[in-house]
Amino acid sequence: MTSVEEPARSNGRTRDAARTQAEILDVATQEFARVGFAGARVDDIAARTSTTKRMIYYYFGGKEQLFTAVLERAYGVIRDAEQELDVEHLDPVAAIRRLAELTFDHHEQHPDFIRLVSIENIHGAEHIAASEKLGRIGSPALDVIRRILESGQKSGLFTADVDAVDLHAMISSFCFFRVSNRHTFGALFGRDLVDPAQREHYRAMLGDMVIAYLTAPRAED
Amino acid sequence: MTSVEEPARSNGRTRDAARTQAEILDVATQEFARVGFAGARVDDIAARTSTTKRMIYYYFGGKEQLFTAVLERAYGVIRDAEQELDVEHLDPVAAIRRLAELTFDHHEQHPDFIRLVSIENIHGAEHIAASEKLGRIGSPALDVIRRILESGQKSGLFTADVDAVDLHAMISSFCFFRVSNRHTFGALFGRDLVDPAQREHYRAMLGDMVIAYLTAPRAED
DNA sequence: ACTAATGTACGAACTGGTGAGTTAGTAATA
DNA sequence: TATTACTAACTCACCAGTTCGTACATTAGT
Repeated sequence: MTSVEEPARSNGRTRDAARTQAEILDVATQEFARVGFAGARVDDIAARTSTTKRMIYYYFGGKEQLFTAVLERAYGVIRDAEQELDVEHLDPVAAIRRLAELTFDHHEQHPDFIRLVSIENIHGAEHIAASEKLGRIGSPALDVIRRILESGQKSGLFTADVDAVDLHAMISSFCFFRVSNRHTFGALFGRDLVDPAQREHYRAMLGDMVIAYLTAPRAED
Repeated sequence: MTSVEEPARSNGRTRDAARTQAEILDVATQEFARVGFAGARVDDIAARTSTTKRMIYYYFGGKEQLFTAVLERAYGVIRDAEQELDVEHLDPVAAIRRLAELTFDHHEQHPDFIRLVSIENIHGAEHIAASEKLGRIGSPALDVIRRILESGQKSGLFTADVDAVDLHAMISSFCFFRVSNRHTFGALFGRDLVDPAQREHYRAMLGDMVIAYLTAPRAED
C-alpha cells in the first residue's frame, strides 16, 4: 500500500528495443492466429504485452506491417527447421518417408503457423508478395526433396513423374489439411484428425501414400 | 399445372421474401469468402444487394447468423452434388479414381466454398457446431466410398487398411490444399497449383496417388 | 545534454445493431 | 366491387460502442 506516487517502475524492466519487439511479435502471432487479421485488435495485442500500443506503431508502423512481420518471422522458423534436415544418408525410400514424417511432425507442432498461412491465403498472399524478405526465400526442404527424387528416379526405384515442388505439395497438403481443417472435419464427420491416439496411424498413412505413389508400377503406353 | 395463386413476380421489383433472402445470401457468400467473417462489413453486403441492411437483420438476425446461413447453404450445395454421384457401376479401382476426379473438379469449381470452410476453421467450426442443420448432415460421398472400399477390400484388390473417412480425408486434403493454399504456395514456390495448363497433371496425380496407396503390396510382418 | 524508447490521452471514422415509421399485398366484409 | 383491416416487407436515420492511429509528454541510457 505504498500510496506514494511511484514512478512508473512497474517491474524492473530495462529498456530493450529487441526484447520489446520480440514480445510484440509473440503476442501478435498468437492473436492473429487466433482470430485472423481483421479479427485481431491492436489494442488487445498491446494489452497483452508489457508495453503499449504506441510501441507497436513505433516499431512496426501499423497493423498491416505488424502482420507482415509476424509472417516473416513464422516463415523464418520453418526455414530454420528445414535447414536441419538430415535424411540424405538414407536410401531414397527411407529418406522420403523420413522427410514426410518430419513435415508431419512440424505441422502438428506449429498450429499457429498453419493458421497464419490459412489467413494469409484468405488475403491472397498479399503480405508475402509485398515482403522483400519473403519474396525470395528459398526452401531448403525443396532442395532436399529434389536431390532424393533425382537419386531415386535415376536408380529406377521411383517411377512417378513428379518434380520436387509437386511432391512437396502432396506431402504438405496432407499435413496441412489435417491441422487446418481439423475443426470442420471433426464437426462434420465426427473424427478428430489430430487425436493423439490416431497420430501414428496418420503418420504411417502419409508415408505409405507417398512411397506407394513414387514406387507404383507405371502403366506402359 | 398453371397455378393461379402463384405470386406475381415478373420482374425483381415486387416484394418477394424468398428472393430477397436469396439475394442477401448470394452477396453475403461472396463477401464472407472474399474477406472473412470479421473482415466482412454488414453495410457493404447490404449495399451490394437491392435491399437494405435492415432486411439482413429482419431475416437473419445478425452478422453471425447470416454467416451460419451462408455456410448451411454452401454445404447444402456440395451435399446435393454428392447425391448425384454415379460411380458404383465401375470396378473399385475405376470407381475410386472417378470419385477422386469428381472431388477434384468440385473443389476447383467452388473456390468460394473452400474459402468459407477455411474461414470457419479459423473460427474453430463454431458456426457448424451451433447449427442444427449442419450438425447431423450426412455425407453421401462417404457412403459411396464406404461401399466401394468394402468391395475392393473384399476382392483383395485394395490392400490398404483405411476406412472411408480416412480415404475421404486423403482425397480432400489434396483437392482442398490445391485451392486453399494456392496463393501462398504460388508466392513461395512460383508455381500456380490451379494453372489450367497443369490441371490434368494434378488430376492424374491425385488419382495415381490414391490408387497406388490402396493397391500397394503390403509388407507382411 | 541529447536521443532513443516509452507512456498517456485523445479523437475521427467506423461498425453492428435498432427504433420508428412507411408501403405493398391480401383477405374478409359490406 | 369497394372498403376496411391487417400483416409482411421494406426504408431511413441514428445510436452506442469500438478501433486504428497520433499528438504530446516523459523517462532512461550514454
